[in-house]
Amino acid sequence: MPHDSHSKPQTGPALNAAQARALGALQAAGRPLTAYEVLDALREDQPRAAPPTAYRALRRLIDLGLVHRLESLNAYTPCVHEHDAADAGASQATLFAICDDCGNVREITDAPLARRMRQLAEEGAFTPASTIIEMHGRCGGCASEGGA
Amino acid sequence: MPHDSHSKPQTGPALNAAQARALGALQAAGRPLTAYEVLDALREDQPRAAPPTAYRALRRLIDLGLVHRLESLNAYTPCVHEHDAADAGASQATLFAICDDCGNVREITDAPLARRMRQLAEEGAFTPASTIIEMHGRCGGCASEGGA
DNA sequence: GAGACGAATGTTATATTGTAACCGCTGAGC
DNA sequence: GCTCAGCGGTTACAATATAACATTCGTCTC
Repeated sequence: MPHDSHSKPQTGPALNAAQARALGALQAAGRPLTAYEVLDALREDQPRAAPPTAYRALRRLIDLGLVHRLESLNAYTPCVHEHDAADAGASQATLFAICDDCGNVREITDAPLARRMRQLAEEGAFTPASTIIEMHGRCGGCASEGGA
Repeated sequence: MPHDSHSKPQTGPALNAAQARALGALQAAGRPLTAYEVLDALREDQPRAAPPTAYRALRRLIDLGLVHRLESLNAYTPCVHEHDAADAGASQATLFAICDDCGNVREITDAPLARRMRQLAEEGAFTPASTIIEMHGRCGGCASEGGA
């Protein structure tokens, strides 16, 4: 069974088997996954899959705006907002709040923040293509639990 | 020669030979250096130096607030502002504008940006410990040169 | 339908980045 | 002098990522 072309038409752009599997794994995990964790998920379908298969699927998902890469973790997380990847630099500024205790990641988009970033870029004659904002710290849940 | 305590008294805290050499290499480079490029610089003094020597020196310099790590490049750049590392999460928000054409990096600190980040964290009951803001794109110089 | 061609994917191998764990020196305190 | 703690050196390896080549598949042409 090489591939079935009628599997997931509703998502929008067609994803191949590896891409769909990778996205599913990321959505199911509830936490960021490394490329090699995604690879492990792909191997449930294709036991011989190798790293480039995972990296190519992830790149495609990122290009489609369905997944983000967290640079400070070398990990990947599904995007909870719908937006075009083409917007990444200009109008979007997505902030990730990463709890170093529980690993939870919150994705936040904020217009005033994006506006200020654009303004700073403009003042510096800089044309942004993509922006990374990652905050590490402690989420509310972990702060109230482990007071120490 | 374990360490000479009279090498650079004006910088503040004492740096050992490897740390001073690493910082010098970063300042001289004019662009971010990878850990292994810093290691090459260290080897001019200590030809047998191994990766942990470079990583330890870099970590120390980061802890002292003298160097930043650029997560999106896996590279390191000297800090042009004087500030305590302890501030990193709370009052400081340092933005790096990275030109993908020429590799130049500009370090920008901006109070309104930092304020908005703090506010967003607070609204989400999140306690930030450190924040990464990296903008990729094209600097003014490169935009005016290579119009294409 | 056979063959040529290009795009996508599979596969192998290796490059790059980073760290665990142990060793040995040096210097402080006794 | 002896012990011990801490730092830095060293070895070995783990984790992350990509280059380069082989194969497959679909499509176009004739």
